[in-house]
Amino acid sequence: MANHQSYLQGGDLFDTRKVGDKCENLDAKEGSESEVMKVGKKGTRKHKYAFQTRSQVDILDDGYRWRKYGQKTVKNSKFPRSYYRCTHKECNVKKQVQRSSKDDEIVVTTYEGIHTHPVEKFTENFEHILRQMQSYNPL
DNA sequence: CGCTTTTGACCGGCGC
DNA sequence: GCGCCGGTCAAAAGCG
Ligand SMILES: [Zn+2]
Repeated sequence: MANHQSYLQGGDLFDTRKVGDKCENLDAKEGSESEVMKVGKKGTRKHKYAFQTRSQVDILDDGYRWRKYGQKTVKNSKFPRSYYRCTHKECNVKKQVQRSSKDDEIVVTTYEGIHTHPVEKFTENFEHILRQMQSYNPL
């Protein structure tokens, strides 16, 4: 990690709101983006939860440890998208972070998958978000 | 020393 | 059949 203040302190996180199946703001895919995407293999449904956060930094510590595994530029957006993955033993949770095309102050974070382990850290602000995420889970 | 990040290249899928 | 795109992985380097 760089020396920049990559970690967000509780306080800057205010305008966090769920994006849900409405991906209008998301310039990622122009196609449908439902939380329950197509059935891949063995009927494994992809749980996807996206929310916007008003922050100056891209990396928001939500209590889990993430390892960046790729970065790709996205069309419709002058900023690249970052791909993260949970570094857990067998936690295949993925996370995408992308800045809004217009409002560079808005960061869109998309979680994909479910953690197989409890949070390692207190997530004061994220707790309520994670709670929504779990509640949103049709599991 | 361990862990993480960075860039490039690769692969598969899809479209026509 | 070919081209294109997105997505992922890999290796290396750097830092604490
Ligand atoms: Zn996890």
